[in-house]
Amino acid sequence: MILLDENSKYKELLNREGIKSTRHRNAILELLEESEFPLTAEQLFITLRDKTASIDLSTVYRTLDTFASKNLIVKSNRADDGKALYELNHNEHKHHLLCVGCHKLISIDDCPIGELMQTLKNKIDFDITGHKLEIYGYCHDCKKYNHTLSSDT
Amino acid sequence: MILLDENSKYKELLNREGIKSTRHRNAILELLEESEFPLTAEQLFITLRDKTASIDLSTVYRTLDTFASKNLIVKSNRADDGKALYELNHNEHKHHLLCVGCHKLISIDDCPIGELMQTLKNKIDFDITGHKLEIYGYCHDCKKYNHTLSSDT
DNA sequence: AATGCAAATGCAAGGCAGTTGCAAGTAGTG
DNA sequence: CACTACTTGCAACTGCCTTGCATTTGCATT
Ligand SMILES: [Mn+2]
Ligand SMILES: [Mn+2]
Ligand SMILES: [Zn+2]
Ligand SMILES: [Zn+2]
Repeated sequence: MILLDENSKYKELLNREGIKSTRHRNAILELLEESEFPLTAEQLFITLRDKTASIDLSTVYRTLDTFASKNLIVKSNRADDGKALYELNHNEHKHHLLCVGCHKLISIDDCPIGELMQTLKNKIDFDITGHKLEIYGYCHDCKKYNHTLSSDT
Repeated sequence: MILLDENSKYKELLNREGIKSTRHRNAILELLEESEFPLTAEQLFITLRDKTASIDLSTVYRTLDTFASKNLIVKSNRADDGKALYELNHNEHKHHLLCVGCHKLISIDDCPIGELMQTLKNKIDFDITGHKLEIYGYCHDCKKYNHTLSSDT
């Protein structure tokens, strides 16, 4: 066999979780793996529809629910409009810049407040186990169209 | 006049914002002021319906939108289910320690990352307008009962 | 390779939070 | 009190997501 079966790239992973390896599930895992930021169900749906595999939106949601229940992916809700976002569970700690203009998510390379948390730990009577930091603003593209904004430190 | 007009408690505030003082608007402001945590539109709706003033849910949403556009209140989205939450805008920038043991909220006096945001502003091609920081952990009381926990920097 | 069955999928309908058009009601102005 | 623009109730509607059901497919077993 010369041709590697693209559809089975995640077969072992899926079977290990006790679920079947299918064209759609492999495709969705691949898209999530390629993406550097969380995606909405609709983004996945549109990409898959335009790509090769015609898929139903309900299948996308069901697949994402299944993956989330197996902890293969992490589901969250966009802070500004509450839409559901899905990303591969890399078990890593990340932060993003969220553009309130176009909803673009831009990754921050490393945690800007990691050491701050460390020093804080020694100052307060509170056993810090984690944190969540979201930074809002306007991305490069949206900056120019933005005139009025309320400020917030 | 012995009876103070309850419905006009916020009349000046509302007129100052260029909008009319109505029974519903006063009632919603009052509920938000009494609450120590953000409320959903439905919570407001139910409380008002059961209280005195029969109100339509669309009026609740429209009122909240109006208030938010005047910056009288702050709209956010619940992290777990994405539902919209509304709270009075106290115009203070705050952060909290959230105890994952007992769900207690402990205020942090000043923003631990204010200056960090400033320096970040000059480093990246992104127009920062705000941020949200939540710190998780175990409070003084819950510390002692805490054995297993997943770590997160 | 053929069989059998549970799991996965497409399709269409439904559910729920939130929005909108429009007619009727009301606050504020004078 | 009258005028007008804003506000509200009502009902229909949208968008995101879920669910029921008939059909298809992965995969284990023959
Ligand atoms: Mn961090
Ligand atoms: Mn801050
Ligand atoms: Zn943008
Ligand atoms: Zn506690």
